[in-house]
Amino acid sequence: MDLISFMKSYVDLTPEDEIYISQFLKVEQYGKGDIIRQPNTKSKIIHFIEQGYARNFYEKNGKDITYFFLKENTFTLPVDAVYFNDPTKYGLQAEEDLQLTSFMYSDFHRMIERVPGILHLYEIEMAKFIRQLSDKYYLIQFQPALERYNSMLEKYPDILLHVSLGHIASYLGITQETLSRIRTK
Amino acid sequence: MDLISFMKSYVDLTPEDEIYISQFLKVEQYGKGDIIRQPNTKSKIIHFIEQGYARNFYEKNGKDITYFFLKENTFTLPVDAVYFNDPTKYGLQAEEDLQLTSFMYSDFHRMIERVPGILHLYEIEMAKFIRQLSDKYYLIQFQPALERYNSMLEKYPDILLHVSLGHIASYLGITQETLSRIRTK
DNA sequence: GATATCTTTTGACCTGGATCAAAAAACGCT
DNA sequence: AGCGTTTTTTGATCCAGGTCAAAAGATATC
Repeated sequence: MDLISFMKSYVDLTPEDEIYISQFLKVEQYGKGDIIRQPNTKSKIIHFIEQGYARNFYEKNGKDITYFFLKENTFTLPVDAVYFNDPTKYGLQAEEDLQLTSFMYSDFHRMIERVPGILHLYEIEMAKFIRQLSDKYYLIQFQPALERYNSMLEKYPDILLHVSLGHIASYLGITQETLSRIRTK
Repeated sequence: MDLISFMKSYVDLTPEDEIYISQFLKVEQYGKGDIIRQPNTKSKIIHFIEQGYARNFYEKNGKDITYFFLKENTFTLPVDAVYFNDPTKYGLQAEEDLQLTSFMYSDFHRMIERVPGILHLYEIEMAKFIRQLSDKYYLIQFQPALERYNSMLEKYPDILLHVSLGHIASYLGITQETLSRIRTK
């Protein structure tokens, strides 16, 4: 779904609103494995994923670790950079061929000034993100590896179809080898 | 700091605005250990902590686990209940004598209608929360126990002064015994 | 200020999952 | 189809931190 249609499922937009908003948006295509945003940058760009899966990742002791998976119809932005002007440690990478709409956070606030309802949409999207982050946290705080994997199977079975097992392992806070052993059961 | 003063540090409020907002607010006092919200409820109340420290907690296999610490001048609300009408697993408890201001999420939106700037304040508070949650997540995804504790010492030394070690251990995703052993170094 | 309760520390033991290494399988690419 | 690259599996070893149990220290209560 494109961003304008997504917005229209929450708030009414006049044709003029659409034109106004569109001027700030840039539709982009990426291929599997492409880096959309490098880690440790201060980019203040918001991405809306229209098609395909992506992930946030960071590097720790030379290891690539997945922080979050992003599916279609979700927003992603580097909170550290946008709100606190600090570099984010999280990069953004396409897990498969990807189409997304990008826009500056500052322009986003112009859209909100014109169509205040968008801020409410944004509030709900932030709430969704917090919820997912909380669930994720709950998962790794005290659950053994098997339960982490089962819980993921149950909650996000779609992700398994779009990303490699190595990425899932680090997302779950376990090694690839452990994940492999768990899966043979 | 009381909530009205806190708001005024972000947005301008006329005396009439203050009166309007105040009608929705309830100031409450709690003693150390008091449960402010039980786990598994659908409460849609937002709390603003004016004085003292609190924590979110949940129960897992008969064990009490700390999910988050809350300090003065922060908001806390059960995201699952407020935004998705699901019960939250997280309860809210006073770590020490506490003063807080409570209000309904629905009334909060009335305040925003009257003073739209409050939504921007709220946006920033949500961003702060996401950031803390991300940091927390980073901490436990692959860090060994010692680094978790050191990182906490560095980032939130104040919390150590207000809560018991058992609560800190579960917050860090380790056992009390391990924390104790780490600290003797 | 003695007793009950809660919190923290110490000790002994054990296990889940990490690490290192290498084989096997899957996936491009020309 | 065949060859290089990446991903996944399998095997052997090891250790950080969990578990259980009990002592020692704090705190609160009458």
